[in-house]
Amino acid sequence: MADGKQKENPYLAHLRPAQKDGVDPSSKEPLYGWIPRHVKGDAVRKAMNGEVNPFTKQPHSKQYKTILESRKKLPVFAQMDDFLKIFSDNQIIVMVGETGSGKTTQIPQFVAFSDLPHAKGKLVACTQPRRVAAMSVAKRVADEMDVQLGRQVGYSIRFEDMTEPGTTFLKYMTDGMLLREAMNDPNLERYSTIILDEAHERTLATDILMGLLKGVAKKRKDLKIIVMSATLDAVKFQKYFSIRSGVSAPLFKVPGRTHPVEVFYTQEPEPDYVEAAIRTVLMIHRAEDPGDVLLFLTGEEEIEDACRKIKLEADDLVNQDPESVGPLICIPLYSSLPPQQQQRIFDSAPGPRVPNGPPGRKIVVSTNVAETSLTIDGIVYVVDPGFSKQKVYNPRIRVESLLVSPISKASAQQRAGRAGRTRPGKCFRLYTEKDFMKELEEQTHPEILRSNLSNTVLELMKLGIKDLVSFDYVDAPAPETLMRALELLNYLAALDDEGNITPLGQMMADFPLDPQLAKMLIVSPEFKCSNEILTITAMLSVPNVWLRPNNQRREADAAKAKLSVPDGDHLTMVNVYNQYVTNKHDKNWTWTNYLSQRALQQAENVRAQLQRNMERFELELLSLSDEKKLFMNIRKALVSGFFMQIAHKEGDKGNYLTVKDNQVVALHPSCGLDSQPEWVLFNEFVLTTRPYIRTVSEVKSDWLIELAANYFDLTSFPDGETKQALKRAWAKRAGKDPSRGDGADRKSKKPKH
DNA sequence: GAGCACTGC
Repeated sequence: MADGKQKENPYLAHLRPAQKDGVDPSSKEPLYGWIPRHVKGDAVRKAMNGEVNPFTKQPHSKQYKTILESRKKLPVFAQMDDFLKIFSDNQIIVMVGETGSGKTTQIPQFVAFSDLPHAKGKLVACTQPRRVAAMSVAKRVADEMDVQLGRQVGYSIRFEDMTEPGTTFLKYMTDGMLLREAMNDPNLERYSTIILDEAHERTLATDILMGLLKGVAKKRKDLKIIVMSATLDAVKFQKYFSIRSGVSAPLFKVPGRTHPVEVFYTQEPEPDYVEAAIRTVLMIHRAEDPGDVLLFLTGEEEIEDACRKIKLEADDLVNQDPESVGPLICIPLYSSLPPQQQQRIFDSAPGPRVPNGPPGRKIVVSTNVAETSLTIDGIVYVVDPGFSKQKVYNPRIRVESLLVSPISKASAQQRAGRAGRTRPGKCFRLYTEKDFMKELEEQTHPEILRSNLSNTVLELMKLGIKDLVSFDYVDAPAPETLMRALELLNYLAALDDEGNITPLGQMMADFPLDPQLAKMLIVSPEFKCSNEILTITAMLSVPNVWLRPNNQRREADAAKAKLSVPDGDHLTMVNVYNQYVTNKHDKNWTWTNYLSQRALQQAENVRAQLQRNMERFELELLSLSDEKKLFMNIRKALVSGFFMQIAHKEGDKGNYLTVKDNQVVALHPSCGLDSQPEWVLFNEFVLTTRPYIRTVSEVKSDWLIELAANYFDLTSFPDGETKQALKRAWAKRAGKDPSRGDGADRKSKKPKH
């Protein structure tokens, strides 16, 4: 801050007459005379090797030199000249850099040296799909550039903006964060260069950003774009980002630095992949050289189960043959595991059990977290059964579900690569080579093809993209998916009948929420319960707060029963949250009540953020003192957001039929309702052993026709119990005074339609 | 009478 030279503009420095004291200005001004985007490698290396930090004008620290030496060994460093040339010559570049190339840390620095964003008051952004990556890479790069994190180099993620306006010129951020910024600044004017890292992961946010940036690049010739990806996708991105038809975007390629991994296949398909996986792990333990093992399975239960079995069998082996079989530890890994237990993957393998006996081995049994988010050093063997849980979306019944599905070739390659990070490794694929070649898809389907897009469509609308169908997607979603999203947004009155975004829709897009939740929150002051709805919204935006340890299920269920409100799970959420806040002084409270401290803390964060959003729109936080009225209004507010997620009881076997989609469902066993009401509102449809609805509250038919008259229009219903029940509700309403209800409800009575 | 692939705003 105290740096008076901060205001000096190196961009213009070369235009000034030589300094009076006669000293060569370049010794004090390492960037003297540099012309942005026409910088050569020699100059950059000279500046990097100099005594003075060109960006802070402070002498370099001792550790700077040490770090610089290690940077010089990265494959990407050797190609600095080529990179700077291609960067100077092109607006859009596709870059391929395999694991260990150093692209994520080095390329943004090269760009900073060439682009000199600080001279123009602009920033270089580098997006990451994950928060931790944005944070840790920013920290590393700040060290490499010898600056304090949050000054010249910073990061920006939800809940944490570690940047200093006016000072920060290199910013790592999550892709979702950049997309949020785009909604208020569709041309992303603050940035001179935008780097999309890990583009091959094809997150929803990255996909939308690619489409958006392609358009912005045409309008803003001064904006440079770099798309960094894994090899297999490069050609697709090059074609997509061709500025003139037929001319692909240039490719910049950097080799990786990993060790070879030998891949083995099974001769025949394995009928039971879990059993085969366990067998393979034990085979490795008995027969292979020392080195840790990573086994990929699909979910928590499968993983815990496999760990138990591996441990049992390994103990048997050791007991039978202690001379030749070493000890083994088996560590489960999945994201819902508390961080402390996740740390166990970094424990080292056990030593030999007897002096000079065989060394021990560490087995990590993991979900896909170990494929992208977490790297475990020391893995030499990978066991890949070829499956993972993947999200699939069925637009016909508007349901997202998780399905165990075969992985893609790209994913299999990524998994195999995990064996070669420290030394040459082996990967055992539990499927045949023929299946690998013929059956596996090249790439995992991008998220945009597997998701409910109501949120995305609203975001695009807010970005000013009206014609969703002809938007330039890298991969266009199914028209039916877009139709479903438009339909929902129209029912919620976020879009008018012409498909234009309404003022309500604009407001909804500003909330980091699904449209239903945003709508419910925005209208909640009309129901005088915005305080409680804010809490519910926050609780619905974080992972499940209820813990249910395997060996204490009864105790956990009893604790939950004590906190439950019979009118519905949503009211229970309010109760739990309020109790959590009241009992904050008591460190053991969450523990003794079998609640997740982490999730509740997260809910508190989200609630605070949403409250700030509400304040911006002057939405008041209201509550009613009459509990009965409050409980009713909360559920009415729920209906105004979730009227498309209603189920009607059919018969007396506890079956429900979802409205319009006509799915036979049951209340989820975790549901806290003390009866089976005729009408229920649900937040989630889950398909497990059978179709369930989860997070459920009782609602009344009068509220449905009051608050969502269009949706519950009788003519749109087939004959059946649901229609009969609605008919009665309509008749009752017609018989009543038509001046309809109290003032609070009137505004949201009709979806503006 | 069940489960929670993984992210992100």
